[in-house]
Amino acid sequence: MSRYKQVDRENLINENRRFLLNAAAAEFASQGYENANINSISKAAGYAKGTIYNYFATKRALMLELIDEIATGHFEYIAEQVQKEDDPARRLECFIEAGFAWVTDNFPQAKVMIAALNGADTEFKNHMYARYQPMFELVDREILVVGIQQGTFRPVDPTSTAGLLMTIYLGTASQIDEQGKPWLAPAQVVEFVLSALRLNKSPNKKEA
Amino acid sequence: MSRYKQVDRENLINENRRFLLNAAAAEFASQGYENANINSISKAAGYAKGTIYNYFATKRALMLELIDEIATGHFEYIAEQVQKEDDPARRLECFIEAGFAWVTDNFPQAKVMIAALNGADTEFKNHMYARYQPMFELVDREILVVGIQQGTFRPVDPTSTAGLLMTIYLGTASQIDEQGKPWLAPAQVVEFVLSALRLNKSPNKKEA
Amino acid sequence: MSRYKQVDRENLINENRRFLLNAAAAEFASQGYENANINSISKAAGYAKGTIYNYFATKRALMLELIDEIATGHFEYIAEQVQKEDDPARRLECFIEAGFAWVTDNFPQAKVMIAALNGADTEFKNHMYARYQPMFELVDREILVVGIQQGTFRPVDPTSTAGLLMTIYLGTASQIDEQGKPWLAPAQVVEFVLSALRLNKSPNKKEA
Amino acid sequence: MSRYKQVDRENLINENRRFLLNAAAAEFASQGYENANINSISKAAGYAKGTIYNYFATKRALMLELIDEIATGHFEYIAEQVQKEDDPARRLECFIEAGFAWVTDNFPQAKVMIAALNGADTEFKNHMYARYQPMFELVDREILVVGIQQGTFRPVDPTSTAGLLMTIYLGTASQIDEQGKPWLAPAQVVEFVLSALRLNKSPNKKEA
DNA sequence: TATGAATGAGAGTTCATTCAT
DNA sequence: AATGAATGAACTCTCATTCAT
Repeated sequence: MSRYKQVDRENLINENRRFLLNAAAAEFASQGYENANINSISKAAGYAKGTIYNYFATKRALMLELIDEIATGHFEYIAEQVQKEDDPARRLECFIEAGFAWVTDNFPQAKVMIAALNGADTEFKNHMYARYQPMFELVDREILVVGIQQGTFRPVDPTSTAGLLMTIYLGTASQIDEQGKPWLAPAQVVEFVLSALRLNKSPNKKEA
Repeated sequence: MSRYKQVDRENLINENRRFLLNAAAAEFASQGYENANINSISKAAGYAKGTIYNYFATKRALMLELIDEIATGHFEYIAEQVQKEDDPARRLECFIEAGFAWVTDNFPQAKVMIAALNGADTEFKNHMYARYQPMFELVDREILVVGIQQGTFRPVDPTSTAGLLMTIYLGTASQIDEQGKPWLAPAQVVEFVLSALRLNKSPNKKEA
Repeated sequence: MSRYKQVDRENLINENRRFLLNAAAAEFASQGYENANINSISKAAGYAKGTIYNYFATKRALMLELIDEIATGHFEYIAEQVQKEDDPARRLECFIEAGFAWVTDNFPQAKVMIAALNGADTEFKNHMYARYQPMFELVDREILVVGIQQGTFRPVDPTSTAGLLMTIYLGTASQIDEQGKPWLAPAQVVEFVLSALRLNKSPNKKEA
Repeated sequence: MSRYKQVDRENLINENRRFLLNAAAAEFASQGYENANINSISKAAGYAKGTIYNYFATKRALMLELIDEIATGHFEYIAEQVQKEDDPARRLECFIEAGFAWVTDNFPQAKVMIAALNGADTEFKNHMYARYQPMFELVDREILVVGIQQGTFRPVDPTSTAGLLMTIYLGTASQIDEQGKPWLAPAQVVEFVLSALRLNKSPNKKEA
């Protein structure tokens, strides 16, 4: 029974962390890390201001853990979708569509990620890059390398092209107007990158 | 003669503004806007801490004026290069190459721009967008529309594609490693976007 | 028991506010509002400099709350004394004597009040007037109107005369030399205003 | 001729001082001494910000000279009016009426005086008192002592009563609503103080 | 004498963090 | 684990004053 209690307590604590991380994502997204108020985060999660320090040592630590959570969740969501497909072109399509969907569904997290990747704080940027490594590798190895081997894609350099595709994905998915709608539809982006990568683009063979 | 003196004084003041804006760009780039210390900027430009307030009303006003200066300089540099060419594909190539060159030559300014475009501060973001409008329109009207009319490019939607190209340019040009080298060469980016936009690949053998 | 603790904590906080307001009164009285140093007030009350902001949002808010407290305490003290008497002339005497006593016993508060009523800051002045309204009305309705009805006082306009009496009271009670002694004894002031208001001088021999 | 030039220059300088003192009165009246901006004063007088230091050593010195000018002008205006009359009661009436007129005609100066007399800055307060000594003495010796000797006034202590009358005058004349109208008419004040001071107030003789 | 750019002390205010309860 | 009062470093901004022109 004490075992159960132990488990319950851990679950509760993890749930509290989740609350706090969500509140942090919202605050960091709307205010930026520097202007984010750690008391507001605690309050938004339903706690008094000191409580957050029972879960995270410092504001920076909170941000770094949030980065971990964002990157993990983002990657798992996309990888799951991508791996449903076999064809590299379909995988690429899937990658972008799932990516746009994730941004839509996790908008504060996406804003935090984008800001960290493009901001001046190198610790955050490096942490973000490190945690996004699996996603780079997914694009590199599971999409581009396979597609090139199968002759679906032109023989581009997969590593740098993976970076390019990530840049395109993140850049386009995060361009959102005031109402939260992206400026570009995922289909447009898919069409653009497939046009750029497809080996046989001669129109005579395309529809044939 | 007092007339000359008047002019001299104005020149001096404008030069001082330039110093201060450069110091601000360096500080904002390395520290981020929020962490930038406005007294340090004044000191870095060779003045006492209060002096900067003789030139800029507030820290925000300084940032907004810096945005103006960055966007203007960036656009003028690129537009000049682009307009040397007539062929739309060459113009696009030129745009990206000049763009990478500008980022290399104006690295602090580029970092400030990227951070503002991707950060949480909507006033900065909107101001940046507004000031970059001419560059969007350059890509839209002077490159894409012309290229589509001439049959060089596929009939894409020029406006949204201009946004996509700007995103690709800014995203790739600003991905810089610790030594300041971009992860992607401009030529790679050029090749990628031309592949995506070219009507048919057979004329690729144009040089043949 | 947690209930008691709650109450204790609230009492403690209210006591701290009281400390801070007293420290503020002393500082505002000796330095004037503008020269008063809000960090010094915190220190004078035994706190670190930031602590005062846990109690008052801004320096102005502190001043406005101090005005409230001063006006309330001042009025309650005087009203209590005045209402012990029935005869309007005795009430007027009481008003002035209690008024002088209050100034003596609450000298910093009195100086703050006088400075605010006569200074350039219209927000403070208006707030002070608004909070002193009950005292004006006390003089008007409970002293002058009654005295005129009973034939003790000449039929003056009670409202403007109430203002005149308040002016005389505040002006004379606050004229204090370096040692804190008023230039005029309250008895002199009483005699002056009663002479001005009494209907006829023959009943002066009332004690006879 | 150099003599004339010398005189002209002195006149010009004195005129400039006058401009600056008027601008200072307006600024001190509306902002208070502490919030007054010395650059604004210079600008309001038609000069650049540094110029005022050619006329006044410091902001404090400017204020002290302004106090001198105010007190002198105020006294001369009132003394001139008062000395037109012989009868002490008429003189007192004259004093108050001229006093109200002066406040109306010199409102910024009056506000500066009132604020200085009631503010925390003891140097200003003492300077003001010292410069107003002639006016106290006018009331004391030329009005009260004479009136008591002639049997017009009750045998009050002339010195303290002079202070009381000054307090009443300054207090009532400076109570001005938003439109600049005093709350009390001078006639009311005259009637009040004459009632308080007149020897023979028995109503049977009054109208007789 | 007039100018206004430069100076720098000093103010109010914020807020991450601590810690006794 | 939760609370929230206390802390004090650090920041932006003001402005009286100086001084070279």
